[in-house]
Amino acid sequence: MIENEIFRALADPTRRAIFEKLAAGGMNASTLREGMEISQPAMSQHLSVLRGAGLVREERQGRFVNYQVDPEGLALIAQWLAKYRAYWPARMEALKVLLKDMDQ
Amino acid sequence: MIENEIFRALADPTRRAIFEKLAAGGMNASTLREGMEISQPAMSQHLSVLRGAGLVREERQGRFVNYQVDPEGLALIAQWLAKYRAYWPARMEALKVLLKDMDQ
DNA sequence: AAATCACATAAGCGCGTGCTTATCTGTTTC
DNA sequence: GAAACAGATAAGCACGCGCTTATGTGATTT
Repeated sequence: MIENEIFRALADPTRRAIFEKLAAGGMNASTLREGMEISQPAMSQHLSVLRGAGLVREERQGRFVNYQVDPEGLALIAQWLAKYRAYWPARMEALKVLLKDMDQ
Repeated sequence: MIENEIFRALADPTRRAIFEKLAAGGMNASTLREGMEISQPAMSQHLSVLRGAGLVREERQGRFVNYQVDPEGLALIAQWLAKYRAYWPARMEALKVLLKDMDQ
């Protein structure tokens, strides 16, 4: 069950920070590491977890590996969230209609 | 940071199962336990974590405690998800507009 | 008020997780 | 092809998490 891997992946604050940084634009692991106090293996391991959860895609570019946000993971969270739309606050009420279309 | 507690809470499959069961309607801890192979203390601990994450509300009713889904937690997930709306798949494109209104 | 019930808390345990250092793989450059 | 570089993998370790059994707390019942 990939849903489990998604939530597990996002449960770690460092991993969410990495994901957020990637959301600003795709980049390789070294660039990603700049400004973050994290070792190279740790970054590699985190990216591996994010990738396994479908939250991140990787693409070899020479000796670099470019990482970018994978929409599939986000879509699965949206699907999960949609199951509980009956409990969403009133100000999100309008979303219900659209999500109804979404889950044919 | 409550965002961290939310994702941590949902990282456990048992806790997600409890949450999903509660989404069908509020109920007390004993009723919630029916059909689930889980000890009474384990259920109590899980509910405590879900409560701390703002995903569940509790309400004393005599010697029972009624639990129900707390919309606040779901709203925070929606907010988190909204940050990455630029990466949502095309079929969810329409959501972007609505969410833009939401996050002023 | 004693017994029972619903639930919370305490304490301890095994296992998974995230980190580290060390090493390996694959690519580029000279 | 040797050196340098980007990144992955291995192995080990400390800590947190979810579970258990035992006990505590608060409400109800008789």
